[in-house]
Amino acid sequence: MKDVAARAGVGLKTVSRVVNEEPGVTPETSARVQAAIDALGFRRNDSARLLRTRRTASVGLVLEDVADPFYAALSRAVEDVARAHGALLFTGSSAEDPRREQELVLAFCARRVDGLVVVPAGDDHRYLLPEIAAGVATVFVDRPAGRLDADVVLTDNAGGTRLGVEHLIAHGHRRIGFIGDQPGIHTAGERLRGYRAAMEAAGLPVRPEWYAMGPTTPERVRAALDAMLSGPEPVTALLAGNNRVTVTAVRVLWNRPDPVALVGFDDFELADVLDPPVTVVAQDAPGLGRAAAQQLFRRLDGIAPEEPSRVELPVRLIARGSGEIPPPR
Amino acid sequence: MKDVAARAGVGLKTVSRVVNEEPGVTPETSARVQAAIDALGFRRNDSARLLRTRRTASVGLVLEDVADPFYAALSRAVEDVARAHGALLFTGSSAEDPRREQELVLAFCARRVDGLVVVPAGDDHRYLLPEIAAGVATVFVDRPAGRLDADVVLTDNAGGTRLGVEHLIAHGHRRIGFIGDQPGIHTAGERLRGYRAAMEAAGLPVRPEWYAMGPTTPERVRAALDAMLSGPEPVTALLAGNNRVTVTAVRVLWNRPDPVALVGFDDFELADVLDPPVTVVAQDAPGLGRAAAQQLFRRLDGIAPEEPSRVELPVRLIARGSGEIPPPR
DNA sequence: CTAGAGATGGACAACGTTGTCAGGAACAGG
DNA sequence: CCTGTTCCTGACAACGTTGTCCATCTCTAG
Repeated sequence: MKDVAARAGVGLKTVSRVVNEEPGVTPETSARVQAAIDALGFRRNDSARLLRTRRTASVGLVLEDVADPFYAALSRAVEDVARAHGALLFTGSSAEDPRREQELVLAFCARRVDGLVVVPAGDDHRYLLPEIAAGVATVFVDRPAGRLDADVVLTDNAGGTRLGVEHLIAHGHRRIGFIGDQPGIHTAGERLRGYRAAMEAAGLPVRPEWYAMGPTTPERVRAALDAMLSGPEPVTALLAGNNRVTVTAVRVLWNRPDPVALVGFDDFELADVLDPPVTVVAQDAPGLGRAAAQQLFRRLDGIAPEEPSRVELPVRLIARGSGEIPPPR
Repeated sequence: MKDVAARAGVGLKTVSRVVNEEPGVTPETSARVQAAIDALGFRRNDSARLLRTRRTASVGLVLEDVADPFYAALSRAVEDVARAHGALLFTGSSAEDPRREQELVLAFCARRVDGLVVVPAGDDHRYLLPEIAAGVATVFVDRPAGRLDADVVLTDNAGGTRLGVEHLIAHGHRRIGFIGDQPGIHTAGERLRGYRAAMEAAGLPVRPEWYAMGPTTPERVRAALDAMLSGPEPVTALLAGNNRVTVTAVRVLWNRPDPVALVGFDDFELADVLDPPVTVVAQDAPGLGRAAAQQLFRRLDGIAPEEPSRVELPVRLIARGSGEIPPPR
């Protein structure tokens, strides 16, 4: 910029004015400066600019894994909102590791991002208190923060499993199984809660081998399925607590002679091409990302109420076939 | 930092030394500074730091759409390599729009990212010349840059379709169709080239209605399929040029009485759960991202040869059933 | 002709760091 | 006691911008 000023024979500030299209520069001066800019291939250094203005026009997004289709969709929605507000996006995957999440978040904060959208991994986010106090707007998404009162955008997880169970009950099932993720994960706990609530509300018992919570590796899911299908009171329908469970369940149920009804939590591509097509409780991943990012920018623009907001997005049941299989006999 | 220095009763530079763990500070001084840092909740401002050191420890990633599983996987691989090198990642989706790509790239450059990994959208990337001259390391991935000689990491697209066609020929097919994306997209052109080459090498003709290039919307794919299946010499096998084509093809072929062999380009989740399971030519998305990011950091570390490198990653044919269907009779 | 207003331009400090360099204390050797 | 060496420490400039403020110039009106 110094060089441009020298070449155009004007002051530093005048160049700044031209670059920022501020008023108060005659067309001739402006043209001379433009020429110098082009000749020297000058590009404003936004880092320096942002150091001065104290707004970085960037937000950080921390989620579990960008490669996961659900988070990928969420991520894209956040990006679109950020772009609409002229902000760039830092992205990082925590891999469900609280330490890594904290590293990423603090690295973003050290870069002085204007705000953060976080899919929390751990259960204690008090480490963020100083940052929030320092003015970093923070919105949690998909799961609430631990020990911290902050904006959060969630899926109605309990309502989702309730919906799924009710759907199965409506199709005649009374022995319904549930396989969910590790209970430490908030969404998993909520989904289990919804399952229990729906069963209880219908006056149905829940036998201990009918539900299993834990890492959703294929082996474990297989084992849990075997257990609930082989006992004295085998389930006639399964509610799969997440995508990975659904996929494994499809693989296992595929090879069984007697059909078992299946409702999956979270939609996935090709669910309608399988045989039978898979009925799911669909979350709105882009909706989550959009809502979170919008809340973030509301905060940044100072047009959000002081107290933290909590939004729960509704789910949608998509009946495709697998959830409408009646119980045997 | 000024405040910390004042509170600890030391100079600015001493605080800087403590924060950066530089040698030459007595333990007592260091402890006093640490205490002040903790008391004030000080965090170094990396933006300022980077302005001074002229290394931003961040790289920009521009791709077509983070929500696409292929790019999501690629993105994650780039992120992992960046993290290993202590760099943060800016991400942006071009949505296949050259103007948007340029906007993103230039925004990243204005932030003075150390380097760029780009899935190019347009066909002219000379706008990057000044940036590259200014020292921004740039690696293109998935497609080469237009009118610009730069590092690039590609899938062996032509080899991939050749492999697919050869596989179908080996299973007795002689009338093989191909549906690909818009010919302007480099990967699409290469895949078409491989298809033609393999047919020619086998001494097989290619009738005009046997291949179609264009936007891969379900309607267009359906129409193309109809055309190649209903003519006087209908194809007995299809090579699908990308994921979207494969999915639509599965839906269409699903409902036909006479089986048509199918090989898809690019693997996808649940390909093995479909009936029949889908044979694919699998690309290595994480491999692309990893190779590109590694090349980027080799450049940044100055341990890459001057001239641009070009890497083509091999594909893998995964036979699952749909590609082994023999031709009728 | 002059005062005042409005337009235009530039000098300078500041943003929060780090690199350079020089000053001062402590210590050892003569 | 002096000198040289080593180790710590801090003052200062610099990175590339923008905000503030003041100087100058050109009008217009009285």
